[in-house]
Amino acid sequence: MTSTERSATPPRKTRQRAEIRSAVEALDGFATSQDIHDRMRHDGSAVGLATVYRTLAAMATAGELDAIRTPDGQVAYRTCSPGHHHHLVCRTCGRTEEITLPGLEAMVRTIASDHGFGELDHELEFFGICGSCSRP
Amino acid sequence: MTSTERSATPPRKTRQRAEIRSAVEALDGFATSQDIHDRMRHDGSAVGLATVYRTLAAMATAGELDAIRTPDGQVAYRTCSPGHHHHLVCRTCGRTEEITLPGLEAMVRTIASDHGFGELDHELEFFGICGSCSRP
DNA sequence: TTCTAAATGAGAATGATTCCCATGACGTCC
DNA sequence: GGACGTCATGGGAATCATTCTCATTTAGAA
Ligand SMILES: [Mn+2]
Ligand SMILES: [Mn+2]
Ligand SMILES: [Zn+2]
Ligand SMILES: [Zn+2]
Repeated sequence: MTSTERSATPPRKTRQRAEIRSAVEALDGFATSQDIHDRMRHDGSAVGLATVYRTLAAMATAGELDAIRTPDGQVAYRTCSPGHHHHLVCRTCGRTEEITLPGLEAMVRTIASDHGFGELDHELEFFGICGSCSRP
Repeated sequence: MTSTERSATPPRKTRQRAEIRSAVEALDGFATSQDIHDRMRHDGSAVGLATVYRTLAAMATAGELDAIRTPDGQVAYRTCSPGHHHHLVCRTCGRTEEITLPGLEAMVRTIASDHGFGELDHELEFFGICGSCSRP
């Protein structure tokens, strides 16, 4: 489910795309398109907001970034390791840890087929308070 | 974490609140505030959109309804059984099945404390295609 | 270099949700 | 029952993340 997407034409290499990529890679946790746009601005990089939105969405679709939806509804991106995994996100500082739940995936398939559901997809993110934020 | 919330004053009983409650209870799957407002309209019930938004959000906060965020970002509500559980939602027709993942909760606590995270909360929803929708 | 399709960006548009605030209606205490 | 303070309502404006429009630029192939 991650290797069958063949985009006819790879995206063109532009200054904007390169700058967006390095901005995203410089992050620790998740950040929204606007966060990234602001950060780039602050660092002297001039890229249109619409381009940041478009590019991040495209990179996520291509599997180069992970996208989550924050509790208040915004979409946030982060570079991530290949392969399926989930995240443990600090509600306070945004620090993110990648986690895998070996047992979960099988569990999911079983339950889904028990209910006759197919083409299953799941969205699982954990939100908590990280160590540094709970005891400063 | 579900029994300690004591609201000082229970909400007043109004025609609007009663009508919204029955509209929600008549649903099979999840529906957004606008969906419910439309349905009520269609059924001859006149309630302001803002009131539907406020009331559903309040009922969800009070634990009377479950709220999820659909893949396209909207908030949807549904009456639900008491106790912690998750949902299996059909991407096509919206039909929803409640599921429990007995092993997951313990798994979550373990992993969270391994990473030093506390006050953990998790949001897990499954989206798939139900039996009726995949082979009609 | 030439040419064309893709990418960019500034601003307008969209759309879900929330805010504002004047008006109406619970619930309580006479 | 009636008076009253408070909460609830609703219509429309406001918000705000995201998407769209479209004129202009540019990557990349030939
Ligand atoms: Mn990741
Ligand atoms: Mn439920
Ligand atoms: Zn933290
Ligand atoms: Zn279905």
